[in-house]
Amino acid sequence: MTWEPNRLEAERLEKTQALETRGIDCFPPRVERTHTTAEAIAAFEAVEADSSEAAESVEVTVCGRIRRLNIKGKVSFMHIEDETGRVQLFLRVNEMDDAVYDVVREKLIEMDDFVQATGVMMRTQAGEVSVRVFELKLLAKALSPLPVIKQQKLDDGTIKEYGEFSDVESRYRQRYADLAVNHDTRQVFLKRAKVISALRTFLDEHGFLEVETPILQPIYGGAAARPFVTHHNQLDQDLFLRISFELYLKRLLVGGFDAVYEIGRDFRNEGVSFKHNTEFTMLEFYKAYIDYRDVMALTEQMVAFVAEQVNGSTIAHFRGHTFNLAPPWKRITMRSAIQEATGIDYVAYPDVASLETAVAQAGIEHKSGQPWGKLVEHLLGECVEPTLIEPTIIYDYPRDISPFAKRVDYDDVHVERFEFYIAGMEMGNAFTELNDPRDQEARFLDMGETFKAGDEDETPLDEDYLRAMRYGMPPNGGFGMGVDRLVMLLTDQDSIRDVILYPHLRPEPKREQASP
RNA sequence: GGCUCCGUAGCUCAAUUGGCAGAGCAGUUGACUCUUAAUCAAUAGGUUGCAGGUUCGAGUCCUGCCGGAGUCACCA
Repeated sequence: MTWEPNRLEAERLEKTQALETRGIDCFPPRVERTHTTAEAIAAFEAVEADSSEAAESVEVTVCGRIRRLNIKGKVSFMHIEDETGRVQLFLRVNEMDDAVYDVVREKLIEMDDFVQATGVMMRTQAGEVSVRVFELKLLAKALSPLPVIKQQKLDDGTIKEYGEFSDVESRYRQRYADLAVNHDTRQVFLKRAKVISALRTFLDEHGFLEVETPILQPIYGGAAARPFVTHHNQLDQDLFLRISFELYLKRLLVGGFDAVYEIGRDFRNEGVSFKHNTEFTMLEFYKAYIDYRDVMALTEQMVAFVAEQVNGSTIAHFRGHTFNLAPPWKRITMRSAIQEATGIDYVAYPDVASLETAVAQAGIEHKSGQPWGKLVEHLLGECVEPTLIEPTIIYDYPRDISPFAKRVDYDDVHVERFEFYIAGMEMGNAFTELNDPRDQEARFLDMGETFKAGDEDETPLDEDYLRAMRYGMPPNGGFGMGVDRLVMLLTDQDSIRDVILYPHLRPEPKREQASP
């Protein structure tokens, strides 16, 4: 064992051994539980409301972690906590086995240990519903103490906390301790689960089929991002961790599934930020016989539905902004949005050189030498995106950076694509999907021209995808959204790391050992 | 990857111009048969992230490294 106990841990180890010397199993295999803490309290209150006579007739066995301990000599109180909440245990020396009470009084059973308590429900003189304990059993010893946080329940029912476990690095590296101690952290991840559940409910009810596609892919695609590379030993095959689901999902439309979705993990070998994690949860759906205007409507309904399910309201708060997710959202073309913000009508500058000149004249910083569409997108990101607080759909994107979207009728510049923004953050991306295999092949080849091999945004040509499309792909609308970002919005968390249980971090530095 | 800031006891934080490393919580010992941030008394606890350097003297100043945060670059 490489564990080097600190002072507090050494004391707990000694206590563990002392308990074992007394024949007490500190990690017994068997547990009995008749009530959660919430059920025990509810059962008592139901009986109490009926008749105060029978109040002490509710017998319970509850289990949980000791989160508060007050040994007052011959009587002791503790709060134990399970997932449903806390309940107070009331222990009195004459009401239980002396040997067991001694173990409590000597603090061999202590804060953070798991225990099982059997007794009857009662109300203390101070009025708190409690278990009058006759039997107490240690369920699991905590060899390391959790960070100390004390709670005070105020008269209005709110809980005030004293002390904190707030060091972000420690909270991320030891999420278990964060969850065990910080009530708010647990709430965030409960809501995250509700978000994902609500997304599934919405899509299932709208006739979508949930599917799973490969995470390890021989050819990556569907997005402009750098992939992770790995290797299959037996097959001697290089594989990529997927950067999107797009191409695999659309193949299923060829196969006859008319509406599919997947919620899963994407991996992008890029920088991290408050809204980028190395691996993140993506939702993509594709539906036959609809176009991007239908997808816009679905998007609005879906996001509003999730907000209602999770928060009971379409009003949300994020980074000091308040906004309403209820439809309809503002919709504006990319061309108009950029023109309003910068005065530049990029259509009037159909080549990179003239557009760069116009951008420079407007005094907007930019990197030269990038493709025309990237420069247009840069204008959006710099001048428009931060102002989009209320949910906003920006639609009709440049063709040369959108290899999977169908072009707008009688328009050589734009494709039927939209992105939606909330609170200044890009949330998702959707289009009327390209289904002409000849056009798709040309787009792949164009992308090969626009981005040379080895470029970060290289989009490899996927022959099998073209083969699938040649069998005939129904016209369809597709959608992708960063689920983590939606969770950020609905829980008002500033960083994506606060909505991912185990965010990606560098390896923990090992403490140097003094060499002998 | 660039720049800025941060790293002190288990947790949260102090430490004046470079001058004896400190507090609260929890821990340990004791008192207490209805407490609830329990209280009271006593007590212990440190590789100041790591490695060097400057100095009579470094938590403090300098260099490098490790880790984190922010920001820029990058990022559908």
